Amino acid sequence: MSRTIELAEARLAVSTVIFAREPGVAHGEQPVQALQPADRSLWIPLVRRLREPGEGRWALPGGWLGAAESLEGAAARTLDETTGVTPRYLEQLYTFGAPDRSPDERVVSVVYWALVRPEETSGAIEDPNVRWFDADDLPELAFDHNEIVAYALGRLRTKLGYSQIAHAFLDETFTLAELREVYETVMRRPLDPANFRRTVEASGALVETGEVRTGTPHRPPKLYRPADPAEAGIQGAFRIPIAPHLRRHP
Amino acid sequence: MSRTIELAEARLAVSTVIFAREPGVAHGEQPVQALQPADRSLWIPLVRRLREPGEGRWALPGGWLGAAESLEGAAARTLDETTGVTPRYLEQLYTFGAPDRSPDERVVSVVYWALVRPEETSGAIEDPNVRWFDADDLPELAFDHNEIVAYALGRLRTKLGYSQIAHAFLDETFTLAELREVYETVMRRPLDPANFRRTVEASGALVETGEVRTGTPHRPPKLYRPADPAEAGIQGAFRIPIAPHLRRHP
DNA sequence: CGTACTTAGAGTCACGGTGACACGAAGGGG
DNA sequence: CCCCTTCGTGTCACCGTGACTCTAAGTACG
Repeated sequence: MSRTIELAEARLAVSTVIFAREPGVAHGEQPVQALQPADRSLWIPLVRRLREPGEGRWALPGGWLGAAESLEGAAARTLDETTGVTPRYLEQLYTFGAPDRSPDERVVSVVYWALVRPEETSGAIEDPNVRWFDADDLPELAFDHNEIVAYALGRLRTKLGYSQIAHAFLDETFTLAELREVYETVMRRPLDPANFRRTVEASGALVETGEVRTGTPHRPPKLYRPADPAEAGIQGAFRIPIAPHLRRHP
Repeated sequence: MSRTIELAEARLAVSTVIFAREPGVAHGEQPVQALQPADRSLWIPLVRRLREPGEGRWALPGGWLGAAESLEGAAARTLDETTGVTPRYLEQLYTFGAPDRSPDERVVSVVYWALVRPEETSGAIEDPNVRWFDADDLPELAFDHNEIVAYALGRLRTKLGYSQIAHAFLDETFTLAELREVYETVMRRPLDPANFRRTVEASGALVETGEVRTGTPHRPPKLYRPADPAEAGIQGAFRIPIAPHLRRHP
């Protein structure tokens, strides 16, 4: 039954798809003007490849796995080195290892995906070879990276419905309108503010801080905090869905 | 910003967690007597390690990645070589790569999970070093394989609720009682037959074959077939949940 | 040969979560 | 000071689900 198999001399790479609500310092078009809620979309930092294969193309930030580091550690290190971003949420996505996905040598890529808060993108590296793109409007990327981003987007949209990862896009405290805006951006459809409030309050995932946000031109909204601060970072399959209707997106 | 990193000299392994409704030829206790519905559980084939590290311990079937094969191909090949099973459903689960998970050298394992139909386990290898275990009653396995199985079980239970993977446990045609039994086994709780029928029929995932199963001591049940035969094998995150109440399990 | 027994399958009802919508509350800007 | 906006509460109808009842259609057994 046992045949002789020539073992693969594969190199192990780690890449990361990083999602943010706002682009970092540089993105494709002119500087960011005030974004209308309808314009909102997800932003992804990409790095330009400086050597073959795929020279000149945009690619996911990544690098080679170090001898003493974990896979997740390598993901955090390489995306910090290339983009200057430290994510609040980091989870393994999928491992891509088709024999022909890189021309010269066999490369197996363990891909992670990350969520960052707006303030965290401010530490982003300013470099013509790092640019932020609209996640739904990407150019043709190097290797199979377009498919990887599409897969990561699907995972993000699915996971939003049965976890608290939306908190990872926001600061320590936030208003319900800000949380709803995260859902609307990711799900790409408007949500009824009243129904959204009712559902989220019933889920018990948030607690009121007792404070309100002042300085708004309207009625000051209450500020909330995640009930379990560690919740946003919990991975794995053992999660309780918060509300079925937050899982449906067109 | 760039430090010098010693690259990992890691070997790439592929392992698979195989789930079946019935044990194959050999399992831990005495031969399988007639199982009562309440006794039903999921079965997993494991192989005994014949060398260090972990010699004597039971472990997931697997092997090294071949030079010319895909990751999924390597999973299919190695589990066929070690257990003689060809799965109907095969999907990547997670990649484990902690630096210390194998004592001597660095091993990164891409783990898959599989579902097989009862008839497919009949080709299983008869070997004292291959044994079928109750998925919820495993001994202490080699390496981190206990955690891997637990993770796979969680994924199976979750995915049952928003996909048609239950079909992968069954033959081409089946009765609603058989399909319900799959759900009851995986979810570990009884389901009301009438409500289950209503929900599944409304989902449109099944079509009647027009035939019935004869030879039963009772009223002959209708036979059904998956509406989309390829559906059972569809992976990825882009699935529509069939019914929220089939996602809840204690 | 008919009655009992078992499972298949259809039907009914009440509860609760959700979508759609109305309305009062609370602030700033003209 | 009125009007605009958003915040936040409340109401109602619909529908999926859980619990349950009832009929259909076979076999087993006396």
